[in-house]
Amino acid sequence: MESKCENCIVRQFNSLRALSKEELKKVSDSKISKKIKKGDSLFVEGQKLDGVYCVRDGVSKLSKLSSNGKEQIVKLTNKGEVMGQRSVVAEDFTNLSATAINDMEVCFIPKEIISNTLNMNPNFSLEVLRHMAHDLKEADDVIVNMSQKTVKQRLAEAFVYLKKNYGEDEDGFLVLTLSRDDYANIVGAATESLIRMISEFKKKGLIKTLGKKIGVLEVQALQELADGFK
Amino acid sequence: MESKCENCIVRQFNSLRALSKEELKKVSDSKISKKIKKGDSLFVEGQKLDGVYCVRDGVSKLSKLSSNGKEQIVKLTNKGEVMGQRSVVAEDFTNLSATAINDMEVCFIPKEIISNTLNMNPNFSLEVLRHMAHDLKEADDVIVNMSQKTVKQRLAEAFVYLKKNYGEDEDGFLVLTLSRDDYANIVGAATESLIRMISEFKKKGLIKTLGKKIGVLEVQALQELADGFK
DNA sequence: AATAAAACATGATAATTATCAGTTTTTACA
DNA sequence: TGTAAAAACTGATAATTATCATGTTTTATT
Repeated sequence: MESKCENCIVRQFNSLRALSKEELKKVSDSKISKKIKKGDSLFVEGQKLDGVYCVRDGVSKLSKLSSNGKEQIVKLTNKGEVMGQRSVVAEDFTNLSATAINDMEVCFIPKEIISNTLNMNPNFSLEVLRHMAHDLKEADDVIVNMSQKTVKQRLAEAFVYLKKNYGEDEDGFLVLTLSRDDYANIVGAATESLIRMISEFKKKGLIKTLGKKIGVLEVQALQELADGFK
Repeated sequence: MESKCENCIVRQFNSLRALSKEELKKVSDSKISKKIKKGDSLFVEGQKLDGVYCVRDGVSKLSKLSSNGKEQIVKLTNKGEVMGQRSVVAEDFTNLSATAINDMEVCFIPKEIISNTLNMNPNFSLEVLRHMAHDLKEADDVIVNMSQKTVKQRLAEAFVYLKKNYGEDEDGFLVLTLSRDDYANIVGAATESLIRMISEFKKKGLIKTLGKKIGVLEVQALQELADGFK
């Protein structure tokens, strides 16, 4: 059942591609495959991580609780991403919780392997560094969006993002189905406000809905809305 | 006039401390000291950076313009920080502008030196990685604050932060003097709203003002306000 | 020292968003 | 398959924040 990292396509999309054959073998021998069910969490804010998670399949949300008890989703992870790197690198508690949005398959890689490789292989360090640089840039963008865009604009942006990054099924519905609550926590708004906005978008013909599922009808218009050219 | 990196105290606080003697010498020989006057910018969003800036003295703001033309300050830099690392590491355009808040002394270090050292010295990569991990964590916190706290809470937090990180003078005023506009751009609010809030804090005895200068009187109360225990 | 420009400040009002209360629909599972 | 729980939704209202208009103070410059 346990397949080898050497044959794993997912590796190509993350920092593990910088590993040598021997290093990869070590990772492969020590990794533990796990299945995470939708709704279960991989790790929780404030926890000390013993390693990182390489995502083979499924999507998760990285979120943080604010002091008032509301959840804020900081990032959605894609297939191929490595989670928990920040925490392992900084030898720090996780600042985020990771929860599966749909069923996931992940490989747990013990932190010793990661830190050893970081110390020995400059290429690997550089790869990790590049990925973190990318995440940091995205985080900066989120900050600006949060502070300067309206809920409406942020929601429009979210729809465009979800369509672009996770695609749609044959009926034109977003492949990644999120709860209204999750949408609210991505966009940073009260759930009721968000639901109202979805109704509004629907009324305007920008999106269509079928139960939880949402289909993006007018990407262009949504993009313009997000950019403030309403 | 040009002093040597080997004797620079500032180095201890950033990733350059991981450099060997020879590497440090190379940096020292190729670096260019610059004085940046208050209000001038070190670099601008979208620019390609030819190197990084090591801050010997002074404070700068890292900011980003949103599509509606408003500025959002993402981070204030401290003495000792290295700026532009993200961009150089990712071989990317800067996503942020850096503007001096007071007069600054910085050393420009060409990117070739940085990338060479990154490739050769795993310790240096690791140090940079740790710093970036720290920045990423802070960015996540800012996202949560932006989306879940009120302007009032964020302003209270800003005052506590500024007192803690930059200190106060003998009369109890914050050493770092920001314009009301800058405060608004940190907190993510309209300048008028922010000014009103400052008046309110003053009326409640939480802070005192003298022209542009602001003194924090009740750290505890401000902290509680920021945390939502109003 | 005079003056223009920039920064600071306040009031009135409008827009955005949250909160509370309640209903309907969907989902999970005994 | 029936039923309880969870999620989705709607309305009324309140709180927060932005915008516009305008006046005052401070700062920089000649």
